Amino acid sequence: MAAQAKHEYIGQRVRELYIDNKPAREALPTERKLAEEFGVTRATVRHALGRLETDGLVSRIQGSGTFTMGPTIAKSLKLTSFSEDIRLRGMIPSSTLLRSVEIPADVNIARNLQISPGEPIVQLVRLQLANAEPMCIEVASLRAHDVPGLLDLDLTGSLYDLLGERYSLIPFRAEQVVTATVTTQDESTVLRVPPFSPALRVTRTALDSRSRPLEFTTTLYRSDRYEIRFTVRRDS
Amino acid sequence: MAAQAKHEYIGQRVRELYIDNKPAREALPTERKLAEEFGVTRATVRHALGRLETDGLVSRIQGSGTFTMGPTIAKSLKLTSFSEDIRLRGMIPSSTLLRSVEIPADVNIARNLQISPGEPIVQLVRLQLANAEPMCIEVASLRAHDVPGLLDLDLTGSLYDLLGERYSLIPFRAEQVVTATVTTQDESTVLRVPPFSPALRVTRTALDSRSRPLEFTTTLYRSDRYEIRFTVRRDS
DNA sequence: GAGTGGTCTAGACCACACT
DNA sequence: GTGTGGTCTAGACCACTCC
Repeated sequence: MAAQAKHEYIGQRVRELYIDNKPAREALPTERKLAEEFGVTRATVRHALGRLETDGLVSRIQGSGTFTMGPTIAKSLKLTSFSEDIRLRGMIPSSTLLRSVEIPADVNIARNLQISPGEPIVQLVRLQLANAEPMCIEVASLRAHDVPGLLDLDLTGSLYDLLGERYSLIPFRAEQVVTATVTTQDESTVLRVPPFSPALRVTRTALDSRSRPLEFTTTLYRSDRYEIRFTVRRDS
Repeated sequence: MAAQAKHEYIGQRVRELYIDNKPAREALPTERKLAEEFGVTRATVRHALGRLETDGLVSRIQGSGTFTMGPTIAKSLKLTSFSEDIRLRGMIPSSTLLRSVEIPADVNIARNLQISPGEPIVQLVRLQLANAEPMCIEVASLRAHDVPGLLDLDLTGSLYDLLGERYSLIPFRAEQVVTATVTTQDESTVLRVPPFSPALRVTRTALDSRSRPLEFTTTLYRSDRYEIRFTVRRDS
């Protein structure tokens, strides 16, 4: 089991050998050399390099070569939980459960979860912290039928881990919307910022590989501590 | 000339024939059928479908088939100019030049353009409109040596078109940072919003294919009219 | 079991960069 | 010209889904 595809293995090894801890603009071995080194065809090497390219780790220039991008601050966007996100930023995540209830879905949540208004949902409101400092308030809503017994579990860790391990719900992609807002009095108190501070509001609908909505989350980030970084490309 | 790769052509045709104006979850022909239909090998079809998949137009499920995603609101992020962005949102872009000057670079701009502080830059401040309504204030800075004579041109259109056509400067990727803020008095007047309204601040460093910085831009968006939408994926 | 997408091989030729 | 990445062919087998 867990047989790893060659292109995945090659991607990891190339990363270890030629990318990690290297300065930017360093040339990698040519595709033909890598193919020989790993005993595969060039197509397989290209598959691996293609992945590294879309991940923003290398840049390929026709006629010239493949080059490291250096420790770019901004990776391309991935679907991550708060815990993973914060760890990637080099901080320690933790969490306080502010509320956990089963309630009927309102119109907005029902639309995003593709259920009927009034159907039962489980809603978790958590204060997420990074290095023990408040970072954001997260309101997560899930179909109650998808997650029986969720409210009895420890909800201060990674929600995605829980969904995968206990309910076999694996998020595959998510649609996100980012807007700017200011905090209310209540939100300010919880986040420990002055009232009406600027904040980023991110709403996310997480879907499984069949495009079925698993989770609808609204997150309110302190804008003095959190920013969204990403790389955009012209073609790719 | 302008010879088009087969996989590009196939991607376009497949889109026209099987994706555009179709509901979500419609099955496409199998890869083998498409290969036959277009007279190419399966590898070429897969190349085309892979592109459509990362563009968020189709979803591929092993053992099952390839399916339309339907008219997803949020495409994955692309590097676009304001004009392109607004047109994609179905509105008509226009622009007012508020200021255009050649000045010495301050520390922040110099760092982002990878030049020394004090070196000459050209700076354009533009009010960007969508359907004749103010949408954002854009402050673009470029190395003065890269764009001789830029200040004498018509600067109300697409800056990227101008850079490409007149100076052969082609942005390839950009690093973007999104934060939340509130508008100042001056900004509020120009954007025609109440003072201290929430706003999205997007800073962008555009780079060419060799990772040389071409442009550093700070854009302040009205948050009542503008939101950032995108899709994130777990793997890909 | 039949059919789908996923991986991989072993070649070939093309487009482009560098010298 | 030489060497690079980009495209493409013609096959094969594997992993998975669905009936």
